[in-house]
Amino acid sequence: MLSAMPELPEVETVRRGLTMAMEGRRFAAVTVRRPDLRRPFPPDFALRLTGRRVVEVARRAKYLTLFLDDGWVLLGHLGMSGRMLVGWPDTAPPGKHDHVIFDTDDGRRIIFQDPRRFGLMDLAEAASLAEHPLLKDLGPEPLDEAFTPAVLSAALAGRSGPIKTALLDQKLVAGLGNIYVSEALFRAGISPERAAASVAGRRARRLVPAIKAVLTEAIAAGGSSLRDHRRPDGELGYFQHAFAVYDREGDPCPGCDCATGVRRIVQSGRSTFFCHKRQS
DNA sequence: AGGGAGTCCTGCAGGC
DNA sequence: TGCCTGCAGGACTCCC
Repeated sequence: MLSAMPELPEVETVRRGLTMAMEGRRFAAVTVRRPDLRRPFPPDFALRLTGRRVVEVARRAKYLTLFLDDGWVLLGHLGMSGRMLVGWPDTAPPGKHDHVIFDTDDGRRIIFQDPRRFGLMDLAEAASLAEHPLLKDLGPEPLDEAFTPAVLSAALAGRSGPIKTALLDQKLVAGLGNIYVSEALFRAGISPERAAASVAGRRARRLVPAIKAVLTEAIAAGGSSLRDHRRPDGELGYFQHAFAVYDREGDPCPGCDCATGVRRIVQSGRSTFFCHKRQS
């Protein structure tokens, strides 16, 4: 069983969990145990957070944005193995991948754990958050009403590469990753190898709702399993989700009775899963 | 400018 | 049993 990587639905699920644990709370203590993540923490990171109140826990694409009471924002990315563990302090020694420990003023402890250290945390001014280097080039939120078939096909015009690769580009639409791209293309009946620019008109009108549905259903699945995470040692943000094609090479296609079943190919060094008959 | 390859990092699966 | 290799992923940098 493959655990879900943090794409938009997983980050959204983490956001909802952190809202319950952190919103309205002050940081009583912040400890950085390992500063060398994907990019260095800003100077005095822990000091600047200590005593601050979390006004709102929000999200932009795969980034968590914690708005603080001093006009600054704690920006976080889970990379591909990042987790937020919500619980209470205990006597167990910290794990080797527990990189940041947040203690709130009501006694909770939130641990940012990231074995592969592809995640990051930064501080940004709320007033200019959209201009932050990590956020300024991000495309539209896929679940936003502004993300329409017309917007998507306009962004795809002139792209000669395959649609699969284009959808992974966060400048085009922000929040999809390798798993949900395969799932959305399967649902839309569009081949991952199709030229990106040819996804327009009818195909774009199928793809956009497929993206929204796949993400919405995954969020709903994460949100419902979140209720099981009330335990003190509960881990936020991951859920078992049955994918239609992802990591199912050789399985029967869930949408037709073709002989080949789910196929796996590699595009730009990344696995793609699809049904050759159902998707064109 | 678009697109591809290489890079970071660790855990895990598979082969022998 | 244990070692060794390869693979997984997000997103940046460095080419062409």
